Amino acid sequence: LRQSGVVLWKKLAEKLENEIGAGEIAAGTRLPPEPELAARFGVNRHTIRRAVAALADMGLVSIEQGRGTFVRGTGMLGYPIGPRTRFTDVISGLNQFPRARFIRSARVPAMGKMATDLKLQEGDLCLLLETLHLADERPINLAAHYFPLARFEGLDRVFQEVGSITKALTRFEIHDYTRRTTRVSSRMPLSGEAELLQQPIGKPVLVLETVNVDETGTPIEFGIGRFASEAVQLVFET
Amino acid sequence: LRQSGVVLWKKLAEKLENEIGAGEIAAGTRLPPEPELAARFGVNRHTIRRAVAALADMGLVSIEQGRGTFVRGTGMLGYPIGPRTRFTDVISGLNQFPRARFIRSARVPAMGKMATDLKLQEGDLCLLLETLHLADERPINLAAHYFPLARFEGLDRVFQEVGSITKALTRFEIHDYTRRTTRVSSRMPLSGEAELLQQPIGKPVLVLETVNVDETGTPIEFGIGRFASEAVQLVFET
DNA sequence: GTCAATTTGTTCGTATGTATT
DNA sequence: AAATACATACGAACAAATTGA
Repeated sequence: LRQSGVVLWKKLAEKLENEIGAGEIAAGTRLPPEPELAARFGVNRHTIRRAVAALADMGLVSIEQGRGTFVRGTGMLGYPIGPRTRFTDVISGLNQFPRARFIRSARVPAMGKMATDLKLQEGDLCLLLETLHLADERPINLAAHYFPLARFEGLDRVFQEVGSITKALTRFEIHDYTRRTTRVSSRMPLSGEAELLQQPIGKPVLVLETVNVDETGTPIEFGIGRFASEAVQLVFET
Repeated sequence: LRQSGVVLWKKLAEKLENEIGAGEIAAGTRLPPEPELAARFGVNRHTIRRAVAALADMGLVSIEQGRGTFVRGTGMLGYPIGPRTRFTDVISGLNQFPRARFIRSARVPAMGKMATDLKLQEGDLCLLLETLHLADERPINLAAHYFPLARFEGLDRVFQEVGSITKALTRFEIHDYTRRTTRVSSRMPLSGEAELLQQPIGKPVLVLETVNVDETGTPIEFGIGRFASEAVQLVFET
């Protein structure tokens, strides 16, 4: 007996979907058994089953015969973001093996936010260094680093020798640097990004714009990092 | 003359795409004119046009006759995240009108991260308050707030009176609170979320898990906020 | 307000590589 | 294997829109 215009099981599915989205049923936990849900909503068990099947289709839950229905755990890597976090340390701390792969480098004129954040004039030359950071050979972060060329000429070659941004920077007398601002947004991946991050094109990427400064507070790097949203959850502690 | 297996204009499109994704051509700036690009890549103008048209199709650039081709500016609202940021203050500071709409409330057992972060036993009751926060009537944040029920019984009704979480909390003798941790991830919106946030289902949402503590450091709220990725860019200052 | 310069849009024509019949 | 159709790429010329002197 469909009272309103919408099919009953779809209404139930949306209700459950909302509860999962709001975390009311936390990730990793089991849904109440079907008879219980049926009683709670005052519908037949078949109707609940149809609704839950829809959730399973969209990958929100996984149904296991005899065990129950479980809200899909995200299984994301908690990636701490702080003034002094270094990729290498983060990954090592999680007992995984960090590696940074060289993608490309170029000399480009500063423009837009990049120029502003690096305190350069539009048109001043920058060194662009694009790298892919992996944990246990799993791509985590596709990063574009911009350095003022006047100060860091040749840093791309040094990076290819030592395989680490931090190490390469020590050759330029930068022994410590801190992250000043971090801007976070999200969008769908471009095809090249999805490929390098080994990510389905249907899942979004987290985009981080960061500014690193040296001990004197002078900006030394502007970075645009793209993180696979499936792989990481950024953690800010304050 | 297709040398390799891939079509020429697609290779050019991907090259331009990468440059835009890496911020090498910053958002809001103009692409070089077609003849210039054609010369740079050593191809005919038609070929460049086909590549740029592909970028326009995917919404990466907008082409304007007589003016040029422009990298789509994001036009996102910079949303500062700090230990003391309040939605109302942020939006007011941007000269927009903040409003919080009541969506629903419920009593739910604590579970998973929520229980851990609130330092509750699994099964202890929480008050769930789901709200939609708008700036100039534009939906920004769909938030699920969890409060320990023992301490905040009736807060949902107070919220519906005063229209603000912060104000409602003062009735419970909470005159100051700070954000302890913020976890950021991203995923595609559920149908209900897309509707409330007035967002296309093809664009992702930023998901923020937050923990707020009172002056004594006791957790008072666990929140799951879903932000329209088109509308906001989160800004962390350190 | 007009004109010239710049930039994208459109339409010819020609040649060639790829796939189908 | 040959004929046909289709997509790709290049070249040239002109039209339409925008901007700034």
